[in-house]
Amino acid sequence: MPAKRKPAPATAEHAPLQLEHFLPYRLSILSNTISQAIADDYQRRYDLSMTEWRVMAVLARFEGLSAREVAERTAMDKVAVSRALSRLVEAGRVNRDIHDGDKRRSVLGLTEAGWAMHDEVAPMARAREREVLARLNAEEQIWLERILDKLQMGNGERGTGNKS
Amino acid sequence: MPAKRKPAPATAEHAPLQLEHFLPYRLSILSNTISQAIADDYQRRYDLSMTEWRVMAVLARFEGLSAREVAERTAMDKVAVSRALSRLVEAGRVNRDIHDGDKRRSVLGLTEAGWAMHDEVAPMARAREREVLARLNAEEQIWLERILDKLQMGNGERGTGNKS
DNA sequence: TCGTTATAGTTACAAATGAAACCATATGCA
DNA sequence: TGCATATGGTTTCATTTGTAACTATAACGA
Repeated sequence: MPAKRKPAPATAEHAPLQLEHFLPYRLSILSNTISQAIADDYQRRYDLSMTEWRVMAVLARFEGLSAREVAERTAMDKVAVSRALSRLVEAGRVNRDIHDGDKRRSVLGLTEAGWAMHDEVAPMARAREREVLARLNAEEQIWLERILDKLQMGNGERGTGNKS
Repeated sequence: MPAKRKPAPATAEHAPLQLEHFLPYRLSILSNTISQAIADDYQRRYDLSMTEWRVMAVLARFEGLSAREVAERTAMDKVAVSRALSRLVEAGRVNRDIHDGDKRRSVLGLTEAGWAMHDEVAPMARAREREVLARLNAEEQIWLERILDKLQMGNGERGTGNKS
């Protein structure tokens, strides 16, 4: 724990930020802590990165997406998706076909092995989420939902690059 | 916008995650979007990275910290702090002395130039925060505060590595 | 006082990430 | 048709980041 220390005297005239009350900073810490905790559950054990897991998660929900569609749904950029996919295909967790009638597009889906892994990791992720939400009571959970919805609305334009 | 597409039929038996309702994922997107928006304000203009800005922010509030104390207060690891500091010292924004009585420790503070930059960037950051909070009404803001406090409490152990 | 262990900070190397250039196929339009 | 432009996806290269090893100083105990 940081030793207590008085703010510098210069403080008054310079109005420095108080990071511990600064929303963007707090969100960042919180988000990274949670995402990291989840990732720790599978990173070493399955040799699976966060981006790879996200790709698998969307492919579990939507069969036959193209790489671009995966990118949209994961808010990752296409290069990151391409890299994740080549590792996943390599590892036999995802299979990649070519779209009939548009040879540029890939048609992606989980393999048997991919599904098996998914079915182990998804419950762990959900368990972690429950653990976090358990810190809130029912009323707070409802407000959180609502607040996230509203905060997210303002972000129409850009929503790229992230972890979990 | 992603084309609508029905979830794969396999869905029912495999219970895939719905990322768009998955708290860790939503937090991650939100946090990154906000942090990135702030960073865009100063990255190019001042040639200042997010980590560098965070270091400057704590040094603005607490004169004379050591590198380790900066690391604690920014939730960054010591290597990241070390790198940020060498750039900042190089650029003449931070000065680094040696602690009397412990030659290992550095004693850090903003230079004149550092203060000048701080006094330009801090208001921009605050303005962005206000912009985000403006999407919520007063009641929601109070709940958000309270919810963040409670969520953060569970995170005693680990709180490292992040952005903004 | 010496030897062991801990701490502050930096350096070196590997892995992850981002930006731009790049191929291949498709589309639009003269 | 045929050329210009757009799109899906991969590759390349530079930068960033994480991890481990390292140096220097300090603290502790015999």
